[in-house]
Amino acid sequence: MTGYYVLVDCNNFFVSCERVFNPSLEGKPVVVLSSNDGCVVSRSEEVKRLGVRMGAPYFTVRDICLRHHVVVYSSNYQLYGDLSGRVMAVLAMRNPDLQVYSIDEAFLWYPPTMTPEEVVAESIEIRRRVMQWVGIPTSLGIAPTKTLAKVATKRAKGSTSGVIDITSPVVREEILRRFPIRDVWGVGARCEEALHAMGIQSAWDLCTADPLYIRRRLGVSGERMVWELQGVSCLPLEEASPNQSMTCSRSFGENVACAELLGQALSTHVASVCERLRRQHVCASAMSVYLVRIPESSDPSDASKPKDSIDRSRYVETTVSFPMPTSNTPQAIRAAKECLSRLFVPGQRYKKCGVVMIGLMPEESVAPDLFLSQSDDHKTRICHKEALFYGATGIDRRWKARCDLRSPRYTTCWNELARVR
DNA sequence: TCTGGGGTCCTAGGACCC
DNA sequence: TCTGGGGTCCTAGGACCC
Repeated sequence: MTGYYVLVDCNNFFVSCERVFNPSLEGKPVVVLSSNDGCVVSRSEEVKRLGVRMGAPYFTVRDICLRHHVVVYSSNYQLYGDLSGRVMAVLAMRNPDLQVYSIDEAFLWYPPTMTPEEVVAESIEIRRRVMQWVGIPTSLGIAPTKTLAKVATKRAKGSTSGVIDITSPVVREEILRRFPIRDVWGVGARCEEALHAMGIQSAWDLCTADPLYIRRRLGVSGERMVWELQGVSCLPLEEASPNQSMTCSRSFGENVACAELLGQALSTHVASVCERLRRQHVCASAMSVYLVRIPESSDPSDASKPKDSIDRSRYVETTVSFPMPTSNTPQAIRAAKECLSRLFVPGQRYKKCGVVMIGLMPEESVAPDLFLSQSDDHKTRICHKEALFYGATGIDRRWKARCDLRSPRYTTCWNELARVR
């Protein structure tokens, strides 16, 4: 598909959300932590300049944060999700050819009948409106492919206008030559290593490599990167597609060795994921339940492991199929407890648990009479999170994650609304 | 002492079939 | 007694993304 891809990327999104409701944070160093206050997931420019890395475990940067009076927040996903929806609504109003790519990014597509100047003008207008109507600063990159739009957006960060157009091949070469290979969309740690071994250091090196050679070394995703960098679009705008799986998992605030508490945590995760299933009008055919044991005290291999690799030796999992695809909370809780009894080892301590709903299908494709005959279904529908929760999810909640530093849920919680004095 | 959570896609290998 | 080649489907694991 020829034409223009425009990537709209919210700057330091979570930090910017906090600033919308607390303007005094403007110009101050701010970070937002992941759930359980584990690591840094969003940093203001001031914090980036202090050398605090994305994803750094909080305890490793706490000192520097204290020293520089960094304002620290726990994650407030309800707030971020709500503001994300507002940003996307502004974009959709401007251009219905949009793909929401993540909580803080969306691709827009414009037809080749437009001139680059027109697309730039439109991008500047979009940026202005998102700022004025939602209060979130953005960066926009314009290019003939999604991968190049990613490059452009990265360059747009920190530029004065916030909009960069790299449709011209001359401008593009100039930028790609100075663009590290690791920053190309789709190049992770392993891929970077392989590319370096081939003598490829910059995005330009990859752009000018032989696609077939790259395919043999890196598979189809590698080949696609080459074409995309050359300006040949291989990744079209995607329709919003229903999820293939849905999961809910949390690390515990403190380690758990008690089957009952594990059951409560799992029940809470099941209730939450079932609510999401129903909201999206889908049912799950099966469910996986897993527990993660705490690491042994002396495990030297730890540091060398890539972050995303799952250590199977600490991870136990079991799967159940439902007789009929379902989104019914009580039924899923019963199944989860059954799974737990299979997995649980007395005396073993655990640090995390989770559920994964798989084989998702639309509600209407599940035989409707059977669906309605589920006696608990009505109860399920009136169950509102926090107002009325399942007994199985427990009262004491000792397993709950830490989030001591969370800001108020200004937009989604009645008793946490912003007050004007 | 303390290192998140929720996803997708691709590939290799095994089981099975003809 | 001998033991091909090609296809499909499924799954686990790896890699990557934000």
